Amino acid sequence: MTASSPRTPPQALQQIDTSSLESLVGYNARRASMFVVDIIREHIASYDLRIVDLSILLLVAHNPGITSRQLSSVLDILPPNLVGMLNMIEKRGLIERKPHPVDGRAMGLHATDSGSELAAQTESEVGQLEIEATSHLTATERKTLIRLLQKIYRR
Amino acid sequence: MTASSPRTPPQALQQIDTSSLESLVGYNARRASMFVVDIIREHIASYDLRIVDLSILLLVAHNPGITSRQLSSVLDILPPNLVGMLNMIEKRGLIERKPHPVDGRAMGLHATDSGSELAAQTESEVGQLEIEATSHLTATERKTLIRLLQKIYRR
DNA sequence: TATTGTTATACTCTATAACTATA
DNA sequence: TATAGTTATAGAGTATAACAATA
Repeated sequence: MTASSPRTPPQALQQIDTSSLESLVGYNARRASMFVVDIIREHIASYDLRIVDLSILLLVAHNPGITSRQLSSVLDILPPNLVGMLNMIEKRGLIERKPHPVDGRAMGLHATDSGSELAAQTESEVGQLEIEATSHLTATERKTLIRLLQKIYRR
Repeated sequence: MTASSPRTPPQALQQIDTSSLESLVGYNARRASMFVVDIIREHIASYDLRIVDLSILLLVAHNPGITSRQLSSVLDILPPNLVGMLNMIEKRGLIERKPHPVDGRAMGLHATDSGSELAAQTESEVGQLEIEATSHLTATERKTLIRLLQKIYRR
């Protein structure tokens, strides 16, 4: 329903009652995720990476040999839509496809040295950005928040 | 990066290390919002409403006379993309555009009786669905969660 | 017979430019 | 000169169908 940052121009808007939305977990979680993710999106754009690219890069770096099918499942991206992304990331020399050791249909994905380096750097920077973006929270609150969020979607 | 429910088919996937994503507030907030919102999306599809349509309907019902520009700002939807949505909702007889009392350029949006009725019903049902979708949380935890999320995005 | 990866393609969502009527 | 609402259109993201190769 919504999107990124530099969108709606300023205006004098009087009080709008948004309580019917703000009482919902789904709405608040979405707003909060957008707030944080937009900051990260803007930062990693300097590496010519999108959120989805970074997610793929991190998962491949931490899971050498992961298959396209597994990425598809974890990130909830349809296999056909993953192909172009992987091609691009491979063409940039960040990952490479190697034959899967036991399954002849599958390809194992591996980060290159360059890809591992970029993954480590961005992971660190993103972690720092997250702390700053959630600076209104104490470390304890941040841990509590993540725990409660995971109680919702982890089954 | 992701989307709705009936997406990726099942598979036997061994252990994937997702800790680099699961330590991030943005990632967890996104996953949790998707978990809850997808349930709501599926339910309100029976009223032929999308999440964005319901958001508009609720805001109009609770803010008689709200302008398109204000909706655009609150929901972070670009004005051109709002036009078609409002046309559709108006065509269904749920809202109507009336001349703005003081600003000749603007139109005030008002829920019809039918629209108010649908807003009240869906708001109630969505509230119940949210409770069920977050049933792993106590009422206190749910309140805490919303408070922490709002500390992030409210400025 | 089912699954992995892929191509082609349709569909939906989001963004930009430009116009009008009014402030 | 700026803003509200609108049109037209471009671009990005997400979806389905179908195929070859392998399990």
